[in-house]
Amino acid sequence: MIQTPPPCIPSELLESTAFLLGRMGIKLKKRVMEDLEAAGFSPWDFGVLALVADRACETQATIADGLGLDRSQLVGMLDGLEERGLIERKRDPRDRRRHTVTATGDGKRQLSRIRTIVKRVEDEFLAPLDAESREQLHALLVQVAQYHDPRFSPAEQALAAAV
Amino acid sequence: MIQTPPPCIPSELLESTAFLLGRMGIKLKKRVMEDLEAAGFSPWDFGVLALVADRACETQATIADGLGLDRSQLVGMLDGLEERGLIERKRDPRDRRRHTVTATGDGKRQLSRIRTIVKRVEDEFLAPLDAESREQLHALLVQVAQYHDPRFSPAEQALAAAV
DNA sequence: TATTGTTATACTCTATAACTATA
DNA sequence: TATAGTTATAGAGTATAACAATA
Repeated sequence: MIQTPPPCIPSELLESTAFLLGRMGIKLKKRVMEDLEAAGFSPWDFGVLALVADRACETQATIADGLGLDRSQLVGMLDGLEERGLIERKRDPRDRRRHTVTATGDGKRQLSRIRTIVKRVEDEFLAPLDAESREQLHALLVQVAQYHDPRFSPAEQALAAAV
Repeated sequence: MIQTPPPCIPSELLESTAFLLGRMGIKLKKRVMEDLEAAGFSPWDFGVLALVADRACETQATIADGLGLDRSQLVGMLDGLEERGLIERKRDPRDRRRHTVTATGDGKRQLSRIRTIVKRVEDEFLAPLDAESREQLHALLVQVAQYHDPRFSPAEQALAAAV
């Protein structure tokens, strides 16, 4: 057997924050999704349930826009959540084109299960960082997120700005 | 027209480092890929060229393992790079099953073009962070990456460990 | 028999456009 | 005419298994 160098990442990529951020983000998302799917959830259940449980009177358009996915994509996800009894779709009587989406009691319960799973995966993933480092990381990510996307600004702020 | 709340992300997701890291990582990767494709490169060209230019005598297996992709996936990418004259495949005379992959002169030149593009996108993406914050972010990501994956440890370390 | 590179296949995710019913 | 939701379709990306050449 002929020796080859051990597989490793070129130093150039290690020095690229872009490369690392992309890699780690995708890896973490993959882990979260694996654990959620193992528990019977689909990838977007967290986002949709969190959004619907958080705010009353969502329409499918605002949910899709809020999460940054296509309206046509959302349909299938809501179908799944509705079949499992986690959300309800009702026609908006004021505008019969619209569907008002709300979380059921069981939907809220399952959301809290999802929360636990995501938190656990996050803890495992960020294991090498102490509490202070984690807060640092979180704060940096929030800064970047808010810079690029107004949706990442807290709701109160957005509402205040709208007034 | 009936008012609906402005689209925004539920506070629960904003507070989740996992959610933010996943989102930002994917968004950044998407931007890098868009700019690379606009310049005529395919998504994995950066990783492959950086790996091949960095180290001599790579085989397809070590490239795939190093970048964490499947060997069958790598074939098409190398085909593309070879057609464009950026890499060369040669049979390893010591083990004729193996292909030794090297970067051509033009491959190295194009790699430096890619570097510039990635750096520019990264700068734009991390615009809200000052130099110190960027270093912090980078250091935190390195810590996490190395914790999960030995490939992210610098080559010298890996070689030293192998001795 | 095991390994390297290759090909073929299928499956998921996503992006796009068309369709309906309401406005 | 424009909008909300839906459906259908096509494409990229990825994962898996089978294959030929070589060890």
